[in-house]
Amino acid sequence: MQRGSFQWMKSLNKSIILNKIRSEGSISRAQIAKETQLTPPTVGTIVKELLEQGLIKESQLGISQGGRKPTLLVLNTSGFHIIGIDAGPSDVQFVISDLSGGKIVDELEKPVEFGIDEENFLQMLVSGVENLIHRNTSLKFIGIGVAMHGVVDSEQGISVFAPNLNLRNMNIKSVLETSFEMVVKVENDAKALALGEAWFQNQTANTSMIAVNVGRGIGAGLVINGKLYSGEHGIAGEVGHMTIDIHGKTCTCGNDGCLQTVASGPAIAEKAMEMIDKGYQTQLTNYNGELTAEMIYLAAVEGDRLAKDLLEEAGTYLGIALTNLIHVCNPSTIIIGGGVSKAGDFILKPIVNTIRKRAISEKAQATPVYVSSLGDYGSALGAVALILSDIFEPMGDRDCPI
Amino acid sequence: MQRGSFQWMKSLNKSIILNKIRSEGSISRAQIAKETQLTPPTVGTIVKELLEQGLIKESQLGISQGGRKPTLLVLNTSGFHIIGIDAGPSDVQFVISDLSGGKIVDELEKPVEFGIDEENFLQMLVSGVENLIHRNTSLKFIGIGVAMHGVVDSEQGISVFAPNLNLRNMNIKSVLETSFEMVVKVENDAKALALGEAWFQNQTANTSMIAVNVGRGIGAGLVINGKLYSGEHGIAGEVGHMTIDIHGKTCTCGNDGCLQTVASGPAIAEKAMEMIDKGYQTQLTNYNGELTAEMIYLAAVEGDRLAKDLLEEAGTYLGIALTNLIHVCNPSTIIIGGGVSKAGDFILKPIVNTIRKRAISEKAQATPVYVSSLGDYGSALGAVALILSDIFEPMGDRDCPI
DNA sequence: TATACTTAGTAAAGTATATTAAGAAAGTTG
DNA sequence: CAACTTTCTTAATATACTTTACTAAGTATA
Repeated sequence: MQRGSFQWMKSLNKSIILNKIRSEGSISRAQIAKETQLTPPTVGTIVKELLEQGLIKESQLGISQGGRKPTLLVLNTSGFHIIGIDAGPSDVQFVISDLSGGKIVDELEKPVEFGIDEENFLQMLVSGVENLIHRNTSLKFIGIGVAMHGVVDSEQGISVFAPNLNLRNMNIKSVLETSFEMVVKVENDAKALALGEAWFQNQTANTSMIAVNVGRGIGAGLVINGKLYSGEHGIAGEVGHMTIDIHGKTCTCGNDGCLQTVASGPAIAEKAMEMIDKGYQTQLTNYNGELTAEMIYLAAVEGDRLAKDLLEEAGTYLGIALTNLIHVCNPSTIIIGGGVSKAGDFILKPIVNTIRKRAISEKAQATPVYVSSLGDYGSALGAVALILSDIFEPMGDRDCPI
Repeated sequence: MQRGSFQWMKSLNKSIILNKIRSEGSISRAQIAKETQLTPPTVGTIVKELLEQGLIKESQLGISQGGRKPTLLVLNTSGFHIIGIDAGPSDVQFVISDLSGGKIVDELEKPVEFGIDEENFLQMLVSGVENLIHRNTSLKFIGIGVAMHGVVDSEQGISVFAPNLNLRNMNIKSVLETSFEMVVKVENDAKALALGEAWFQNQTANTSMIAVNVGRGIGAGLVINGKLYSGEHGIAGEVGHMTIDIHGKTCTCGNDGCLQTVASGPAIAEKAMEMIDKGYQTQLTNYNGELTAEMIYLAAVEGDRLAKDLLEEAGTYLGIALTNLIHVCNPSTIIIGGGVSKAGDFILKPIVNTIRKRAISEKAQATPVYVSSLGDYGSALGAVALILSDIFEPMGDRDCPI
């Protein structure tokens, strides 16, 4: 365990103050002292250091409470920037975010050629980051966060296995760190999404929430007490393979009745094709080639009965799985992200209704479920949050990247 | 968040040293300094205080490493004692444990009369503790831990609802604290069991493990990074109502296919009666009145085919549910406790086999599953652990109960 | 045995950092 | 404009870790 030392005590207080400024938006030294139990002189000296580091700045004067006007402190959001990478199966999104995460300064998207090998994939990541940096030479960068699909060893920063690309054991952290000499964090995309949601939305740090990424697969990230929870071997959150119907369809993993066999994008599309083959009337009938979940959503918008029913069914299954999650983890909030979440209310309503019906306590039934508000930037901003959460964490014995 | 202060720094280091002594059994000052990164003088002064408080004591000299022999420090296990209460639906167990939790100094069991009301229940708890204290006047007690079945508000120390006794909103903490003037902690029994297992077995504090209590109901306690995790409303761990077969039997909660409908003690007994009614040959046939899971276990020991099959089936269902838990939480260890766990290998083997077969990664498949080694004292010692984990935690601004 | 070397533990001085006390700055209010 | 508030800073103080130096108690070797 981390021992208590002067250094550590100071870094802890520094982080408390920095987080206070971040979560409040703007706040005076005096107010920080009141709310954090720290004394005014302590706050003063630490604030001075943060100003010198350029992490915060003084903004205008606040309104007087009957005496001298307080000098409000705010995050110096444009003082440093972070690169976030969302490495999906078909394309890679690069973004530059400011310190608040609220402003995306620049972005870049690169397609991933099918059949790409490990070396070229890594090279593509490097050149993408190079591009962005060269386009924004005036900015100071403090780190690169990577949200990678598939199995990730986040401690080592290695992409262990990316199933859709069939790539294995890519040491992303090492490659980017040697190329750019800044902090690099790599995490599974669903986990990054979860952290991003916890970080950017739910400002209160001590929350426990779950973000579920519903796309080709179904993965979840657990944020417990404000921190990403990975489990013993880093595989916590594999909800796609949660059994909810032991007599159900066989999954790619070999088991029967995994959530993924009934609620993932491909599963919805497959079910649609089955129904069409059975002769159901629907405007989806004349699909050519592969039918996708997105096409089904579009049909639902246009009022297609089958499409709406299919989404409702998938939502109900998701609701059952989420109720299981609530019973096990009892999170304060659940966020739905990923491709299927674009179906909006078509999928959200049955989810919520199912939870209302099945959860065993009133409070559990009322667990709020939202669609991710970060939209297409969800995982990329989650990657940014990997770096941010590190900066805003007590440094302890680590050396500060700034 | 807890601010960094001198007091806090010291209490943190004190707790680090105390835990080191506990987890190592016996260790010298010099060795503590090496392993904790603290300097020898710091260790020296803090050890002095711990000796004065009576929490630790010097034992014999260790073997020389080429110089002066080290003085070994050990926990002063008999210096203080803790009262643990396991309040089950049919009886209440009171124990006195020493500081190590390894020695039960005295114990007492009281039956719970059916139809007892709130006031009498609380009075019974008080008189039980009084009895134990009066029988052991020479001991110094530092706290009372209560493992209560049913829904518990552990922050307030209130038994919100005890279904089997139909008791509501009993403020156990308040009553015991005013009667005995010591720290009182109240927690759900499955959660207490989990903490006890983590505390007494798996010495390493940073572990994440799950203890599942399989009895009349099925509940679990999650220990994450050495701490009990309760979730947003304190209902985390309600695995009994995890849906694993959406087309299964209807549960008391109103949903279909809860784990509890196939793997709890009553569920196993009910299934046995069904099979008997269908005419299956078994030595269980001539049961009179109520058939219980325990009778089925005894029949299995004697080789009864049906009994063995029923336990195997329940184990398989439990295995599926535990695999779900592994996929979500990825714990380092799973512990099975409660009445059904007494069926030993009859239930453990199918559980382990199912996990081996269904989990999606090799490491997950290898998740160790044990039957609780604390036996009948599981929940009572878990209650003791509620107090112990508090003592061994950094005190921060709290005042030390010693 | 005597000397040199190790390791364990302690005492004294030094240092980092929070806290207390006091003061300066910049307001508001009557 | 005097008196009072509130904000922030400066100077002195207190706490608890660290560094340095030393004592205690052993082992190894000549």
